[in-house]
Amino acid sequence: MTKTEALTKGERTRQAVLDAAHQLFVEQGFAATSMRQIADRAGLALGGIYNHFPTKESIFSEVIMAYHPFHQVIPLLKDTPGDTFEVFVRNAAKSMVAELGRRPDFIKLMFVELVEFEGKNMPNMLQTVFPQVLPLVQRFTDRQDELRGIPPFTLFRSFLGLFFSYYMTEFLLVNMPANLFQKDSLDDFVDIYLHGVLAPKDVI
Amino acid sequence: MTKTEALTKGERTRQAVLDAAHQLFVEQGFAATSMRQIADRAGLALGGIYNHFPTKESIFSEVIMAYHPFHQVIPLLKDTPGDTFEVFVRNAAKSMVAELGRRPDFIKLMFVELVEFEGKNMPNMLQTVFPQVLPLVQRFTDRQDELRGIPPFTLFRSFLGLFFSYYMTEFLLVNMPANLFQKDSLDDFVDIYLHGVLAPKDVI
DNA sequence: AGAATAAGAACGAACGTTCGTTTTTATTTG
DNA sequence: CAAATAAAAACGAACGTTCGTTCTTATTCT
Repeated sequence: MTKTEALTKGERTRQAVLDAAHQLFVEQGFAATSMRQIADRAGLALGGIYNHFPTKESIFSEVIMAYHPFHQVIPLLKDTPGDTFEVFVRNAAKSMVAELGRRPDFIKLMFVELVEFEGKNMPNMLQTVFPQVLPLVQRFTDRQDELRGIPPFTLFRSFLGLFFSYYMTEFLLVNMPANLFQKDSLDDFVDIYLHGVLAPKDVI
Repeated sequence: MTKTEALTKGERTRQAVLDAAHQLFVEQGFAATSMRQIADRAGLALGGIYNHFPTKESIFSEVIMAYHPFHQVIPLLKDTPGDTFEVFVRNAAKSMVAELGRRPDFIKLMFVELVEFEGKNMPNMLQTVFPQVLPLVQRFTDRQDELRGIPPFTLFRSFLGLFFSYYMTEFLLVNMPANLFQKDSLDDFVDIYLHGVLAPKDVI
């Protein structure tokens, strides 16, 4: 076994600490999670953690950077040359919602960071991710001839907002007493967005 | 001064504790806020708090119930009989975003609750508020002849989602390094929503 | 006077971190 | 290939501090 592919013991426990911390931060938030809880769940003694991380905060900042899923979401929003804008939106929306559903922890972590570290100079998830996401605006700039002249960044922003909120409401309202909201209304959301931005003649 | 309109000393300090706790919970979250901080900001000694509240959690549950602004947002989304759907949406969107901007604490508090009390049986903001908000679906049911046959609850959900996300992105992205996103794009959001849901002939 | 409220010391539990030490792993030497 | 050595990692007790809560005593109201 070569050195590069095999994880050393230290690397494995370090990863176990990150995994345990990630779970606990998602479940309880940062302040409510103790180093002893992290140690217990990682199968490690309390003191052992400090061989790998200097502080509790350093664990958090590493967790939010390692677990944010944008680098997985972004490639899903690629535009295929032959496709119409409609197909692009339909695929992108579906991919985005599915990926968010696959990683509900991400949203929780974003909120934990927002609640407990706003104002403090921590490595910020959104600040870090924003430059990565920005090129996606180009997808909307490229297709402006099919659209109704709304500024590309607004198109991008409303796209993300609409489908992020689609996922969030599904996430939040699923346990509600009145179960009014219908499943599979993603198509309706896509429908609204497309009619909202496409030039009249191109409406399907 | 009559008994009903004048606040007794006890009632005033009780309110001061709630105010202080509210501020601190918004700034730091629940777990990171200490009873001593609350006492200090309320201008009260630590022990004095316990003459008014039995536990720290009881303060939180009272805060989130007292400060959630739905009862103020909801009346703003009233439908005026003579208005077109377009006018209704335009006013409702503007009122909602403005009211959220007037009370950014509300969102912070919602996240605090979501992060630190999910799963625990606390008085839940959304659970409590949902029944109050539900009648608003009627606004969309009433206007279905003007619209494109999308289920009313989906209309409602996408409306709230789109304009909530408009506010949130403004809230989050305002300090971003690249200042790409243009101000005053609420009209564009309204435009997208209206084109998204109105029947073709009615599109302005 | 008497009830309500404020004050702040006191409590034990829990916090994040450090410590000296032991145990495990990796590297060097013979 | 072992034995010796160095380095890394694990341990759990202990540190000083802070936590939420309780208690006792003083003060303020009506």
